[in-house]
Amino acid sequence: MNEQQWIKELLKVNGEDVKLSEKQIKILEAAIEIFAEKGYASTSTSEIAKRAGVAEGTIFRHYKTKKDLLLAIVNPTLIKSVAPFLAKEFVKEVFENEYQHFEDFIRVLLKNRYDFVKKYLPAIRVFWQEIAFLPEIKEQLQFIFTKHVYEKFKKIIEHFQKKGEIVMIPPESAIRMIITTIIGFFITRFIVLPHHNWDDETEKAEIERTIQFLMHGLLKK
Amino acid sequence: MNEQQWIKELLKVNGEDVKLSEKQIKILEAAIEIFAEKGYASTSTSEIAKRAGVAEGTIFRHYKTKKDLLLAIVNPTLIKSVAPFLAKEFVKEVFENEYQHFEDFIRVLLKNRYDFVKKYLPAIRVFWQEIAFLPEIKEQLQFIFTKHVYEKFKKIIEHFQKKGEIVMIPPESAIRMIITTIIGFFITRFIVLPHHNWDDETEKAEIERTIQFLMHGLLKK
Amino acid sequence: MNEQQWIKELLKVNGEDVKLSEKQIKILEAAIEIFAEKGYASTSTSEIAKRAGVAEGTIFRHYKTKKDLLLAIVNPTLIKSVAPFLAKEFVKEVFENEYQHFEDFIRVLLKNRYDFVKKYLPAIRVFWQEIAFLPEIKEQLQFIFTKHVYEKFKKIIEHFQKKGEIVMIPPESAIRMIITTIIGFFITRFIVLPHHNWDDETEKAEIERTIQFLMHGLLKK
Amino acid sequence: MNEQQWIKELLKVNGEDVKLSEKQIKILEAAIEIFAEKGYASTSTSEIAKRAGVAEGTIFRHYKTKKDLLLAIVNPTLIKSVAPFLAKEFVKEVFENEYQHFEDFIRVLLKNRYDFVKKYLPAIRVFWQEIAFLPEIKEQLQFIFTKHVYEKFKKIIEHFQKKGEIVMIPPESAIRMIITTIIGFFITRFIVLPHHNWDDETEKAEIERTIQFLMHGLLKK
DNA sequence: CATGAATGAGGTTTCATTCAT
DNA sequence: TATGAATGAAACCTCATTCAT
Repeated sequence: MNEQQWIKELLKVNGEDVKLSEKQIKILEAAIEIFAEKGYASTSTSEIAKRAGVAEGTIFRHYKTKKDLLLAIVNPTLIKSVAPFLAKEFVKEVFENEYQHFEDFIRVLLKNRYDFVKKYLPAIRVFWQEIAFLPEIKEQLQFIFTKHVYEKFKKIIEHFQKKGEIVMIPPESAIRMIITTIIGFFITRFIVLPHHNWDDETEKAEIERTIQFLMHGLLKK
Repeated sequence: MNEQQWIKELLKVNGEDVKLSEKQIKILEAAIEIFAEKGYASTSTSEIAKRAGVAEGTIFRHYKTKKDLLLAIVNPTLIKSVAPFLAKEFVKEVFENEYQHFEDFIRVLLKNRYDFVKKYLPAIRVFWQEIAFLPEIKEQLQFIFTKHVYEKFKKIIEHFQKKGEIVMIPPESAIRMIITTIIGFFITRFIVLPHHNWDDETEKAEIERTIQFLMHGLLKK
Repeated sequence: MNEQQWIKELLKVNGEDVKLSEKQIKILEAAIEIFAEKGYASTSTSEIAKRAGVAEGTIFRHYKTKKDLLLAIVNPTLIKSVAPFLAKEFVKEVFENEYQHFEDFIRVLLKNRYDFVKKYLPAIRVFWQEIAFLPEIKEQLQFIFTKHVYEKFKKIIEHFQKKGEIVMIPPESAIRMIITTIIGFFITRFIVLPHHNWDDETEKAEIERTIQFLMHGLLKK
Repeated sequence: MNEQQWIKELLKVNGEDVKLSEKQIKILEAAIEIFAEKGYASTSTSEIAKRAGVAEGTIFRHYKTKKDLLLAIVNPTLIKSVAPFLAKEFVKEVFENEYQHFEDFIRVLLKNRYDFVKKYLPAIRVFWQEIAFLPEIKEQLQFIFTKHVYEKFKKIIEHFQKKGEIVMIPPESAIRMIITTIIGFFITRFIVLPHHNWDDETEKAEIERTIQFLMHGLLKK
């Protein structure tokens, strides 16, 4: 039951708990696991039912279709993926006190998203594997990105460009490099080489290197 | 017929033409298209046959199973993806004359892989979408990467570290950052924002910025 | 509640009220409605429960199976359909005083069955739609028809044939023509053209024409 | 094979043969049989496949859905049901030479529709059982009836009313009585009492009585 | 070589019915 | 008594693969 805690938290909307029966959690858990392993289209509902320990009909009592089950995983993951940028006070916090230097901001952002990825990894795998085939979700992601993430990110970039901390390139280029570098690290860390010897030391060092790479790459010369 | 030229080239082994009947090319073309759109598992052989303008049976005359058809796309793409590193003379060329500075190397590498991605984009999409569910191919990729790409890349990195051009971090970290940055650019360019206004000017500028980002990120300070 | 009165009356046995809980009536009401619309086999118990505003389990508390629910509608409808002929005094009434002429009998019969059809239309629809697939009920109907309706009807026909009012054809033929003509009118009136402009005037006229048609059709020439 | 001839004829469009594979005919044959017995909704495709001696998948190769299979039966039956009235020369034939008296017309009509019902009885059963649940077909029937049958029938009625052969009632009433009487006979003959002793003699006599009933019922007094 | 009808295993989904609350 | 979550059998339908032509 304890291991399923993360699923409940993933599904939380606006910090409010969503009611999930025991069986519903087992279904989600099984679905995320198998979707991540073999992909949505190659996973049969009977397999999900078996792994979840419920009757196949029970899945359809909770999720009208197999696709609805996928969306029940993918939608919250989308929201939580860009969560920091959805907070109203986010930009203000960056400017007002908390982040004297651009590096502070990057460091906190990376740490925060790192924790997120580590916690929800299986759901995130499903999300990125399936998004290519979910045009509605892709559009929603684009919308949220453009409206919330990009706008706020841009302000922050411009702020530190004016402060003379980072190089004068188009903000969208800087944003791309930051995101690319961070996600690149996560993919290496969790997908490509998850079994590599990632002890605390090694990991901290690699994170530090990644931050230094980013900082120097963007530094005002 | 001319448009199908790239498929013939993708399938070339060691520079030798592979014999492909008219129908076979049409099948590959259709399969790549639809696999890229909807994913391998969600594509039916009847749909491929229809788009290719052949009978369903004809597909199975050329490829014993549906999976064989996928592998006929994925395997050559794997080889071509890491092709530069497979050439015997590659490292020698880097050291001996051609690349005086690390930047030259990066610049040529990026240009070369850019041309590759642009030419074979649909097949590459299929490759990256499906590799997660193809353990044999994944292993093969890891094997080739470790044996050919990583080894040679490492030598090059160490060479320029010794020359004092790039920072003294573990070569695998440097390699990761380079690959991550390059692939990140390609994904943005061809997958995330393919419809963005990528005229020659814009593109050159963004490529230049990416190279500068990489160079400064890795420069010896 | 008032609208459900007709259901209570339909279910009355020998003039005695049957005990029906509030929920039971709602279930019957919903079932009749939906069975009439889409047919028994295409109606799900969950849909009935929803329309009745009760839980699915509640249906099965009152009716052991879905078929029992159908029979609870169909059986009383069967009895009420042939009710006049089941009354013991029926033939006597026809002979002794009330109906001097055959036309009087027909007129009263038609009026009486017209009121019946108008009152119980939805249940009657269900009855006629499903009887083809309910062999037990079909047999029961045949039994009742042969034993009660046909026997009594025959006596009446022969009575008026002897009186010289109607043509000397086999009574079963006459009975068929009468029933066919009456039911034909009802089907036109209530099923085929229910939305036709059936004001009192039009309706009375059409009924009169139907009676005249029947009378002249059967008249002794 | 010979017994299936009638199915091919039922499906003929404008007198042209429709191509039907051996298996397709077996499927239609089985479907009509079982639909007639238990109704469309209570019939499973697996049962049809079994009775037809084909794999279940074969049904869906020929008919995209179970409903399409139903429509492949119901649509031709609709057309053939009103076929005589769809012939262009029909009204002309009635007026010009062939039918001196209204009785001749009725006699030919009844004979013609009798042959039709006898030949296609199972398909007709399916048609009338299911039409209540097929709004599109119901509308089409109404359209064809209004546009072709009713219009032509009306002209004929008015013609014989002017000739003084039949009573001056609204044509639609006369049409209703004729159709009702004829269909009523068919239902008795083929559905209600199909096992009654219908030897040639009996049948001819009953047909004659039905015609006399109709004629006297509508005769100008 | 190419075809496409046929197959049947297996996929998703529905639904009457049960039963713990 | 009423509920509604859970069941699992069976429904409709898809699809990779085979094979006679």
